[in-house]
Amino acid sequence: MSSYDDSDAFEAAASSSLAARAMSARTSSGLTGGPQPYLDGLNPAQLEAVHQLDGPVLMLAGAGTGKTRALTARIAHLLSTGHARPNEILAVTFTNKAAREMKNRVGHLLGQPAEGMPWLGTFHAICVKLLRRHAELAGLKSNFTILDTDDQNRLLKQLIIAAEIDDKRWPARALGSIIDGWKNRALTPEKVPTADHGAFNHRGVELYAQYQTRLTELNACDFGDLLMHVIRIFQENEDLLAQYQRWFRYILVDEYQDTNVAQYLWLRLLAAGHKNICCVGDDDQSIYGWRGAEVGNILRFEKDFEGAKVVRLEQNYRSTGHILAAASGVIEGNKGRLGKTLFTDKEHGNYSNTVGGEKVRLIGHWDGDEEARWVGEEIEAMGQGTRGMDPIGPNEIAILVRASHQMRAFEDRFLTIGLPYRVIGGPRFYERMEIRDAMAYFRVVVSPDDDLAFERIVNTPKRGLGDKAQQTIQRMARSNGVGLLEGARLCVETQAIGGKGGKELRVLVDGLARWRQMITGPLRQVGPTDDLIEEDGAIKGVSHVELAEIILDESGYTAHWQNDKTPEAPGRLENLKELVKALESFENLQGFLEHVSLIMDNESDDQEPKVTLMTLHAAKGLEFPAIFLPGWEDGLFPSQRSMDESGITGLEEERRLAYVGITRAEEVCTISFAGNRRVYGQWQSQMPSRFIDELPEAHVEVLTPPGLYGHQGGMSASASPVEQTMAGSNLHERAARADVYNSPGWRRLQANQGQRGLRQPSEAKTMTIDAEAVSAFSIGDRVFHQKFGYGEVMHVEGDKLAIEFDKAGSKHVVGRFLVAAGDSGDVPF
DNA sequence: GTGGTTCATATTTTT
DNA sequence: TATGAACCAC
Repeated sequence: MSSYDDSDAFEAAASSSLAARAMSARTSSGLTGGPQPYLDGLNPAQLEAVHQLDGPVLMLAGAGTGKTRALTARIAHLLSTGHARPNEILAVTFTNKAAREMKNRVGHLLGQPAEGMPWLGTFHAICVKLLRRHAELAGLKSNFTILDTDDQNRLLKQLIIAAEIDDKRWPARALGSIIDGWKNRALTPEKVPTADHGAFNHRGVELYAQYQTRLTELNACDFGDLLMHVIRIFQENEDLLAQYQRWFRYILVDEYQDTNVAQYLWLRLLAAGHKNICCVGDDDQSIYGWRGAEVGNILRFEKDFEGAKVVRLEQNYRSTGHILAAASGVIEGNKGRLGKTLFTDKEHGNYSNTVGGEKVRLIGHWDGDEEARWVGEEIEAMGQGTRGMDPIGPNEIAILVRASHQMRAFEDRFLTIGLPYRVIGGPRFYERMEIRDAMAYFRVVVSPDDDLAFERIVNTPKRGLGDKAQQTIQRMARSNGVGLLEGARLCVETQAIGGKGGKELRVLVDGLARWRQMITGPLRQVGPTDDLIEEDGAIKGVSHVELAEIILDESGYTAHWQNDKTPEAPGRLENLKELVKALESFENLQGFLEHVSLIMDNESDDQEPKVTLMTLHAAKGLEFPAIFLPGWEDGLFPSQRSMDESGITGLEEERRLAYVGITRAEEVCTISFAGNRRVYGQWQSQMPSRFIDELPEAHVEVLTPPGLYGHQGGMSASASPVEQTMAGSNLHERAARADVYNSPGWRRLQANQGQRGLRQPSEAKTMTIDAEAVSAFSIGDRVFHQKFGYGEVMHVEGDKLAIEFDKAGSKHVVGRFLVAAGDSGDVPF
């Protein structure tokens, strides 16, 4: 149990925030003479972060403490005081969304569009820019293509098969993630430590080396390479590095806790010149360890960058006191934190009149469906305004789950009750099949040597070019030392491929050549509105937008989907239209392809208020008035797999995830768990999450759902407050006793198990319902089910029973949900 | 090439 | 359970 003491926190909150206001008033009244509106309203810590321009600075910014605000103000300050020109600031983010937001906000602060900050972007975007300039130093041409995971896997698969490895037992995806892991640590094949040589059946390193060779041959690189190549170029070309070190006078890094080793090395190289590096982050929100992020980077900052100043942003502007206190209580369970104590002066919520806001609410349910149903009802109730709260609309509510499969129960439920919802995450626009196909066409047109793209489109739509024809093309290309497209052209010329396929291939090859001419001629397209006739009038040019349309039409790709009568086809055509529309904001196809390989976001702009459903990971950086955190059960959250794979480190990352989840809430935070959940089709009994026990009791209110478990006719008084009070001090027991474990069904189960000398409820670790518990039933038994009523057991198979119900007909039911019908006692369930 | 079948498999996800 | 990939038969 946490030792968090709220009275201290509130006192600290009150006094510091007063001081904050006083000081901010003083400081912002102009130190530097000129007007500095961008400093308005900053608190002392934020101001310090803005003013501490020289030398290394670590801005430790807790959840909701206005770090983006401080970061953008810092940039505005650098620019408006003349410390740096826009192109002398290197500002790095992880996502395009963050980069865009920063650009907008800086522009806003300065009262003018922040154009001319060429080095504000994601690690990857900036690396692409650097790599295009100096590609030859990495053995590439400057028009190299960037492979996505899909391309990467196909390439790896080819290599695996060529190495005569069974790609069933050793799948390409696995190799891909191993290689990614090495690249995250900036390890070239030669530098992979011997400890890792056993990877991928001892063939990993060898395949990694081959893969790199292939990439160079293809004039391509994957995401990891973008960083790695630039690091190597810098390491091997001191002059060039020195030039950039001089150039970037000030470096800013957002979400520093998410950096991996490669990114850290990259930053350290560039910062070694002026040493003006400002990293912003929160060690407590490091949740991407599994993809290479090193919390160590932020923990070590002061050692890595000598003379570093650490500025802590601790005033939280987002959440109410109870929510903050609950989050703090949980995160305190982690060792080796840099330590921050967040405080708030948000005494009243916008939606609740309670001082300090609503307590964090905790509730247990019988199973996952019950949980979803309750959340649905609660959301509807919130819309009406419940328990002294003002109404909270769907737009202000989010449900954050640990794993995306949890979303399903909610989607099902919300569809049933007609509650509008949106899912964040899932397949992104640029990952959809039709988009990737279309882009592959563009890629081949722009770079005829892009073999991977050619492979993708050569028989899409179907041109009668099956495996055999494609192998012929491969052979032709290889024996002539040319790319696949050129190989295909030779096949056409020499009639190596005849018949229908040959004809079609000729059309394709000719088409590609023609389309290519449309972009590589003497034309320059500036924008989609440009006239179609070139200045010399000789060649009719088309804008890249029109060219895209021409390519899709003439290749037969559009027709392919028009003729497709599957229900998805119209949607796909819609997406293609959107793709073409997206082209308009780029100058040309190349520019588009370049950005698209790095841009993966997909903001939909719908109007209707909807409840948001997403993973905890996706929620980082967001905030909502009301948050639901379902599925807090050991094994699900914290995830068993995390704990198995990474032990205590994994558990701590899960705990940070819990912290991130709670701190997304501004006003109301509701945590819930279910006593039973179906995992891979098997019903499992679940223990409440250990994180629930870490919530400080003083800030938690245990809810009891009214009459959910068939307490009809007052036959069972089991959910009575009496039992709640007699519960131990431990929160989950209280929540559990309030309903799940106290439901007649649970007690009956316990009773059944008790007779057999099985475990007691409090010791019940996650256990699969075993046949023994079920074997209470045999064929011919009369049983009762909560939903289906009375019936007769027709068949027993493991934990599954076939029941012929009197009213509901025959069903397959898990034994857990049945009670023997003749039994005396409670109404079942 | 398609369609049906079997089989394995099963967090978190950006670039 | 349920989804996707891969294989086989036509």
